[in-house]
Amino acid sequence: MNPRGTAAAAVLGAVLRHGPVARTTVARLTGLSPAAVTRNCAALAGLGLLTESAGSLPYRGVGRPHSPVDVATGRRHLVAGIHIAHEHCTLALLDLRGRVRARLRVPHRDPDDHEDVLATAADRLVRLHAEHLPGHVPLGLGVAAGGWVDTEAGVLVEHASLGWRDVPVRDLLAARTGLPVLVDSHARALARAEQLFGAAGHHQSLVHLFVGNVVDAAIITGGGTHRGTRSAAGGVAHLALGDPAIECPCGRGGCLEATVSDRAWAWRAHRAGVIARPSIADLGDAAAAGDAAATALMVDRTRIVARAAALLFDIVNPDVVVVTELGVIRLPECADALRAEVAATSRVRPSPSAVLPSSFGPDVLGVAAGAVQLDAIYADPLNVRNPIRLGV
Amino acid sequence: MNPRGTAAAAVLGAVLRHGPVARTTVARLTGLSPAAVTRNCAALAGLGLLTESAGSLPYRGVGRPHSPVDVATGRRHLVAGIHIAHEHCTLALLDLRGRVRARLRVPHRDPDDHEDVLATAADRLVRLHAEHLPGHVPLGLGVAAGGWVDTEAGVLVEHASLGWRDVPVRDLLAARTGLPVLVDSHARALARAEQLFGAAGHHQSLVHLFVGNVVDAAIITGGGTHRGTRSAAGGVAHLALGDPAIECPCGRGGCLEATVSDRAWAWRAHRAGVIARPSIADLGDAAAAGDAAATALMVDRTRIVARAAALLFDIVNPDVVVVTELGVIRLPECADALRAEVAATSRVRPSPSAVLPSSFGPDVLGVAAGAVQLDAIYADPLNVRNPIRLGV
DNA sequence: GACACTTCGTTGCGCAGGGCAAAAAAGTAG
DNA sequence: CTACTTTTTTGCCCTGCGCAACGAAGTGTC
Repeated sequence: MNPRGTAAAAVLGAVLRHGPVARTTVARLTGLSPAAVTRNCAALAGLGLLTESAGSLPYRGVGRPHSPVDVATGRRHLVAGIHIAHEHCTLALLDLRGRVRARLRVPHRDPDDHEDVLATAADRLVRLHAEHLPGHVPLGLGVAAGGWVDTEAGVLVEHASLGWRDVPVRDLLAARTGLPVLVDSHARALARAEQLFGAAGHHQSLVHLFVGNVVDAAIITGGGTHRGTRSAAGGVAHLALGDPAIECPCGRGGCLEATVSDRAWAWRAHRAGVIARPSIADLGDAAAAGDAAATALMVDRTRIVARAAALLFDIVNPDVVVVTELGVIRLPECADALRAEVAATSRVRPSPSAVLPSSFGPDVLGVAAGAVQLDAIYADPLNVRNPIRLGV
Repeated sequence: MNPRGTAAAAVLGAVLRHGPVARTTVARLTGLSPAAVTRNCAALAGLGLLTESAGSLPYRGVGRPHSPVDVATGRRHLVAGIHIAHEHCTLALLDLRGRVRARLRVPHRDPDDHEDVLATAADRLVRLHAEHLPGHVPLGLGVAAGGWVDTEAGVLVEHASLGWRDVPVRDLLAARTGLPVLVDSHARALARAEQLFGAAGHHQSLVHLFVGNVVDAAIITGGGTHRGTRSAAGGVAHLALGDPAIECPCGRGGCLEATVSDRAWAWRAHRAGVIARPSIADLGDAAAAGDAAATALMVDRTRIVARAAALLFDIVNPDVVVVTELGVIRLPECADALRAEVAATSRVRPSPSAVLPSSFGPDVLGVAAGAVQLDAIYADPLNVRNPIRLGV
């Protein structure tokens, strides 16, 4: 309802992207007047989101020195994240720059009992906060989950591998933590994390292509996450890019997910005798260790993934496509193959630098979940409400 | 630079979509206060874009009657459109509701000489205006062209079938007509026309899929046309949805355009002995006349087109997909096949009403071209400058 | 050391535009 | 004619930005 705060969002976003930075520079970056920057900085500092950065910038020899501002990290505020996966929840507490300050992995006791899973996650999150960062105030909680998420309602509509349906994640977690909760899909959360804190940070539009046990994409354009009418945008799982002989539960053949998902590809490698167990991690390890057959298989998979990336380039034409896939992240051969295949397949011939592997390490999941909430904070920073105590 | 006028745009957009309408209704539709609506209506009326509609609305028996406002058509203002096709330019003069008030088709004298083509079009447009609607003031000129258009620069970067490259369409036409000129691609212009004036008018996001001698798509989300980094978004021409044995100039096989373009499909029908000449119009006529073989061929084509539509549903997840393709528009069998195939192929299972055939008749091209300019007017109506005399 | 100079940041003022509330307008019902 | 309802307008205030003047914090020069 209230479209205010857009100038403040521009200021905070510029400060996030350009580190400690002088106010005049922010004015140039945002197109705002220096006066507006000063006022917005004061407002944001009042909320504890910005600080006068002590570390001085290189002095340019003449004129008044900068008194740079920076995103307030490590001071007062935190954001919590819960990532719901097949076998466990990943909890994380992040500072405003998306850096992990505390983490915890909580296996599901009973994966079928969603109330127990969520209640346990909430309780452990409260304890994590109390034990590690009691002096910091959490501003909100972001939740990322695979499957189909209705962001507006905060409901996990369908999670295939967990078998959950219509779980009111937001309300359940909000009641247990007392925090504002935002829920989004795994892929969109990852895309947001990449845009806010990752290598794609300076780009306006990006597409994130995730390949794991599921295959999903997310589209960000002009600063906004594109969810689509039914929160279903980015459905690339069933593109017919693979061998038509490979059957898919959806009833057709050659679907991307049925072909290149971690599970499917691990089984293929296992059947080919390349690895002893059907585990994609084993295949990646073997390839990293120099096994030629394993490497070839990983590159084969990347080539198929690349076709999906190329298709997204042609249809959406974003600045960059970020790919999260084991081989692309771990193996230089795969990263090279990805760029080469995209360049060869896409009609818009994106530059090599427009194809990026994911830039996060093992903490991806927690960062992505927290990014769901951080995104909202950066989109409308003046609406950050008085911090509520965690665990109420 | 000036982000004002957004409220005025909301008001004018609501009035456009909801016909003659009371100010209080507009307030409800836009979320603005009645006071703001009144003030914006006054401003828009001052510019000649709105009028107090004489035609009264059904009176509800109590209270002050509505004094409805409506988009000012047939009064003062016009918008011109020039559509540049392979063999001719289509000129049109539209009122603010996108209705064609005058039209003209101008064949190219020398298709290679882009200056001559554009100069001729501009001159004929000036004459068309002088002869038919001299009392009306043109607010601007919209240009639609196939191929790759850089909207920002107003340059036709590449038009394959005409062989033009880097033609500064905007500047050439602006110099000849004295009007503000906006240029966009054929597909995006059509999409805009559908959203502004067509059956998809009430939807926030839509995808337009065009199948003619070229195949192209355009994406509109949240009120904005999505152009992509290089103005290349919507490239579906080379999706591998057809028979891989069909070669494409791009070097690969089975590309959508190589398979289902008017030319390609007409040749297929011709080779199959269904029609005497390789003309898609003949095939359509035959099907409309009841020829079973022709109908089957048209439906076959629609099925392939439907796969592209389904793919766009899954990736972009718009409210509606509008399809402009001869069979879908002319033959009920094709329209049915389209809906059925999309429902069967898309993962989001869009409702039948989310798949629409194009809603314009033979004047599509002129309407689309004008819509490029009308879109800009509706996006920022207060920026409509003092009308310039056409032909200066 | 006083002063000029440069650049950064802040403050006062004006203005645009929206919301709220009161008032005016335009009809019906009795 | 009066009461009532609903639409539309008007007056007032508030937010938030830009502009321009001013204050601040350094260096360089004489």
